[in-house]
Amino acid sequence: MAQHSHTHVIDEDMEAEIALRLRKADQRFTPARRALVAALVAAKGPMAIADILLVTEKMPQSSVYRNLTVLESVGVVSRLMSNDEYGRFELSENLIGHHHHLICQQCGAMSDFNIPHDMEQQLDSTLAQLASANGFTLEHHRLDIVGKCSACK
Amino acid sequence: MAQHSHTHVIDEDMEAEIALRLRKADQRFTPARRALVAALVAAKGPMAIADILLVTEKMPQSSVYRNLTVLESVGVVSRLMSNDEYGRFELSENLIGHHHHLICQQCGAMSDFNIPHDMEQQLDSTLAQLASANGFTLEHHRLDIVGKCSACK
DNA sequence: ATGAGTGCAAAGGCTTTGCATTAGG
DNA sequence: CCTAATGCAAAGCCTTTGCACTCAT
Repeated sequence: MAQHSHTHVIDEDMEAEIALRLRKADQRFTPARRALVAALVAAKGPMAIADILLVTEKMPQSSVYRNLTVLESVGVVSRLMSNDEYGRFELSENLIGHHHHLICQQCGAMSDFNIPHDMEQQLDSTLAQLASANGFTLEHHRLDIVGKCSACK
Repeated sequence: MAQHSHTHVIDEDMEAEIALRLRKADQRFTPARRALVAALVAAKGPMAIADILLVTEKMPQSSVYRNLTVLESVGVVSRLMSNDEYGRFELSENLIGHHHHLICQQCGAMSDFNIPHDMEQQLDSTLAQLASANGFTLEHHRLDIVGKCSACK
């Protein structure tokens, strides 16, 4: 499992793993997809489409959307929602590690953070019990801090 | 603070409190708004617009949207996002109490649950520290269980 | 009477899709 | 060659807005 920090580490292992997952689905690791992965690797949190378009200037919106959908379908990226209605994308947790998000309720931006291991484990076991008590099959949990980022306050 | 259970308790205090908040904003507690509040009170979790329209059959979509916006602006309801891109509405936590959500990743439905008080407090203090350590002003937190509801599995 | 509330329809804005063209294996 | 991938434009879909009408104070 990759270690998580403020920006993500792009290493050959990850590169190879991504290529493998695409290949398994008969998909290619094209320049456009590399650019998208690179953008997400460089980010310190999930990116909105608008953010991505700023970084991948030449790429048409439809290509961004379609390639992110492909990358999501092969488990390379995850699509998640912030407080606003725009979808955001990040590298899958199985590539960059489990983490949580700071959500700015003003601008909707998300950035990553971690909680202590012991609290994470305590949370996991408690939530597992609560899920089954509610007839729910737990897949994972989501813990966000909602507030104002330094830029917005 | 109201006690939270599977469905919410509609009592006169809450009724009066809602009326008060509307009045303060020069807004009226109209039949349409009462119907919306009633729908949310009866629900066991946040409702999507589609859900609300099923319950408030005669109400035009625009009235649903507009009245929910008003109710949100006076702090009676909260708008939040599930895993899908459709906004969901629930009564504000200051009316029904702090709680968390089970999110079905298949149908997007949300239902409420609670965690033990001591864990909640532990979480609160840890997140407060982490927020400030990240230059963030913590407003509140969000903890969801993501998985499959009994209907979808 | 005066401003809030309502209803219908049209407009917005993000996202998806169709289709013809290009390119990689 | 053959299928995936791309690009542009058009269509979709939830949500918001404009505007005239109604209603409560």
